[in-house]
Amino acid sequence: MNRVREVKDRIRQQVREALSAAAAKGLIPDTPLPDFSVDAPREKNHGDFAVNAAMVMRKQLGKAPREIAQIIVDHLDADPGWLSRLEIAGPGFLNFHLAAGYFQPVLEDVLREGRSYGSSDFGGGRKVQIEFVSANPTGLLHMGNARGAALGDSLASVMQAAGYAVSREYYINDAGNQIENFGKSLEARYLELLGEKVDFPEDGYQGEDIIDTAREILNREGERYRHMDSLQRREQMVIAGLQEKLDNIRQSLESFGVQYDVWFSEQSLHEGGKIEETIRLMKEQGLIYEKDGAVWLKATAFGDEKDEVMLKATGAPTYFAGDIAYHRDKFERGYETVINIWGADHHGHVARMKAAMGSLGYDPADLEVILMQLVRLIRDKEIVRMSKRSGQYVTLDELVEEVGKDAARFFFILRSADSQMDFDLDLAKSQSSENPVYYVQYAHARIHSLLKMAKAADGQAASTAPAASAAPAAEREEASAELHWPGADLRLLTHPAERELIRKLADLPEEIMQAALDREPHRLPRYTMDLAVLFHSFYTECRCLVDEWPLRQARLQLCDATRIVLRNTLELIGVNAPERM
RNA sequence: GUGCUCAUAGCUCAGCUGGAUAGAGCAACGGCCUUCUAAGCCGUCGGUCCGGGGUUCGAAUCCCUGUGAGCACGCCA
Repeated sequence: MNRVREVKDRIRQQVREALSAAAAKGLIPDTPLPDFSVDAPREKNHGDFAVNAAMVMRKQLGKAPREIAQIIVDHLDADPGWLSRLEIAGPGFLNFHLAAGYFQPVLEDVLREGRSYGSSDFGGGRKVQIEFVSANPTGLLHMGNARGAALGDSLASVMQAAGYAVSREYYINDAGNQIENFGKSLEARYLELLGEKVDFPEDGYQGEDIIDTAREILNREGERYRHMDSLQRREQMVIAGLQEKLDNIRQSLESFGVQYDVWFSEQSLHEGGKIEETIRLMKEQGLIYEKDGAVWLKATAFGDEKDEVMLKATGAPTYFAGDIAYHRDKFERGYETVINIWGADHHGHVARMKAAMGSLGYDPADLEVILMQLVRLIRDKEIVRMSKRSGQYVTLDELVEEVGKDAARFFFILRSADSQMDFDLDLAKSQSSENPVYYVQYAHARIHSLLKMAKAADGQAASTAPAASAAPAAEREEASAELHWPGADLRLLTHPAERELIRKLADLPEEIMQAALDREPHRLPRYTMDLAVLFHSFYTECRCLVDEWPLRQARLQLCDATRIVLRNTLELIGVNAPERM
């Protein structure tokens, strides 16, 4: 149930009808009219919804906006049941003031729908794949990956809630030069641990984590690699090392609240002949040629500055070739919308990749790339250049340990993807207690404690508590639904703080739809903050446990609905909704 | 040099694809706990929306231009 959308549609419909009624009378020309907006204005005095139709149609109708507005008002079927007042204001806005208790039934919706309140079938089950993080498995996850993880995961949740069929995917770069380096580095560290004197490869990975991985392999498998032929040793150690690394990555992400549906190996594309197949298809389009012993893609044909190498002179495919094959494979697997979350340093690839998909016969618009600005690490007021080679970075694990999963996720998701951010771990630690996430969580805990107290006073606790502790949360909520605040009279919720809170609760389905549509999960933490503000204010202004039974029950129902909405929203951003703090 | 992204309160950031008097959190200042969690509430202070043009009923939002910042321009990934 989405009452906000419902009333917006109703208003839109009525304005359209008024216009055609006026046109039928010859008051205005009978021409096609532009679309207009029905929005909730910032300013409270401007009513619940404002319509800008009169201003937008000024040109087509050849009349002053306020005159058009008057004609609309004169022909509007203003059903006094849901509308309390309608006025023309400012340059020609139509301000609709709804009847006082219009949104009160929202509280019933929330309690009835529970966990699914806010969800919709807006996306129509469209198959969407979101690929995010996809960090090289040769290192640890750093701050930038953490941001991508938080963003991608909550976007996936939001789109799921909005009715899309979403799959979360991690692309494992387990092929190419870096894997060679990984093998060399691993081999060197392994032999070092065995006390052999080795020259560490020049372009090897310096990070401590490689030593850990080598040690892990040594502990588990002993010296079996020691006397192998180097080539064979590297090959086998890479397999063991990748396994080890991926397990760590998977674990780090899980502790950050992220779980993937698919882990996709780049190597599998190579082995399955997918890259050759893709190159062949592009060749059929006349987009492939040979020069200097390499195979090139005529990227200039779709507006690129220069052509790109697909197969090196050595015969090995480039990363780009693999990536085209990978994205083609995504569409081949039946995804209708493919979303990538990439660091801003990859922006140069966006146009190319979309064009490549276009040349393979897919709609470039179905491939969406969300560019996430990079996270810069600050230490002692200095920008630290993060690099895998130097091992200079704060890891996801450190972040979770020092700042906490909830604060970190909230912090990242709060900001839109295109804002660049500096991250000072010390500052983040010292500020974590001021993170707005606690403000929101506190609202949830406060409600929980209040409801518990109310139920205890009713003597309900005695009958429901033993079962409640055993039953899963979802069932417990279902079971208590029948006991929801009998005798409540929602019409008593007339205090401004109550009305504003109810109005905000009514917004959730729209918020989720909009966040999904715009691919902007950052709307949700902001929504929870707005909601928490209104709740805390209501809590201070209106005492819930009052003697008048109908009012008390109505307020408790409002609290309960707020609790559900807070929890549902926090769940979408992967933040815990604690019962006490 | 060319291209992409960005510039809003002291700080970190929103601003619903052009709406009415530009918002929030933090910081600062002043009040509020014998009653449902003070991790809270109420109030005050704080703005040349980077500068300059343009488009129109109307611009933080769209276009041009200047300035400043980040990033990308490999037979790396």
